[in-house]
Amino acid sequence: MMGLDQDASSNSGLQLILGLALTATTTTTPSSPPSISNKLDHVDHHHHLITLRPTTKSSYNSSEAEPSLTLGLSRESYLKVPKSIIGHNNNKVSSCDDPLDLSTQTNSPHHSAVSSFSSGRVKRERDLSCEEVVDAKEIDQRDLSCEGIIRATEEEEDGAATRKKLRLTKEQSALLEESFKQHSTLNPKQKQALSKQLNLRPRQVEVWFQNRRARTKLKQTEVDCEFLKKCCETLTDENRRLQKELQELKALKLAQPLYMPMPAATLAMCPSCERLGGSAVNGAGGSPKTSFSMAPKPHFFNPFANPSAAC
DNA sequence: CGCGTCAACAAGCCTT
DNA sequence: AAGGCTTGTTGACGCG
Repeated sequence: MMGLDQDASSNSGLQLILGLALTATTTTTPSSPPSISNKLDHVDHHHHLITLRPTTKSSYNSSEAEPSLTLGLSRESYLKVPKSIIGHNNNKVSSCDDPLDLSTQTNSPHHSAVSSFSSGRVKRERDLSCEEVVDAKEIDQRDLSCEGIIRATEEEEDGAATRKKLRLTKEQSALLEESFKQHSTLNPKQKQALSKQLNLRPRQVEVWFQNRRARTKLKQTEVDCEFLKKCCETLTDENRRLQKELQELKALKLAQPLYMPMPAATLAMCPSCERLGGSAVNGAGGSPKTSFSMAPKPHFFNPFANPSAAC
């Protein structure tokens, strides 16, 4: 039999077939929030482990429920943020009466609440900052300047180069999601348009889409994994049941006189594929193979389009 | 662009 | 209530 004896083999089987199943078993939309029921409780990226267990907790949802944005910085955090970056488009900070408050330099009226702290220490951000700033300035007239970037760089030198993190507003997220639904990748024009619309730098939009794609894929993998686990369980049960049935048939066969025609009442019918079990009819006495193995019809849904291992 | 990873951050839980 | 710890989310980066 196609060994579904399984605990050992099923794992590797899952790994082997997951890729195929990804396209075949999709049940969620790419835009589903990560809080759906089959979510993984923990994905250990460092050890490439996925732990499956039910969970009710979802900080996604809870963050969705956030009033608006938590970008208000503590004084310490604020002080660590390169000034230019704060000035870039983190308008929430404007409520702060800290002397470092640069909000008066930055706000455009429609910037509601956020956002972009960029990594203070990250090379690319620094390297491209002036270029991108110019870009952004053209796009949305934000008050950005290379001067600010330079000041940021100076500030980084004193060691407080911690990566601060932007939180998108609900409006920004919604728009990005909407856009993602329409096309999961962006051409340069779309990227520009979106970044303009969102008051984000094109790079931020690009990164958001990259992350979104990756996480959608991960989510789908999780769902598929869950589905395959269920399939595996079902197959294991089925296999167990059929093995038992086979044993019973063998026992029955031994109890029957060798050439005596089997009364109809004693013919076992495979409950799944609804074929008569007729090893006695086939006459090959002692063969472990039953006629069930020739059944053409898989008796439960199989995502891999293979006939049931049991039949 | 995908992938792996880092790190900031929020929220929940627990202890004091 | 406050503070620490844990866990999940997500913006961002480097590499291939």
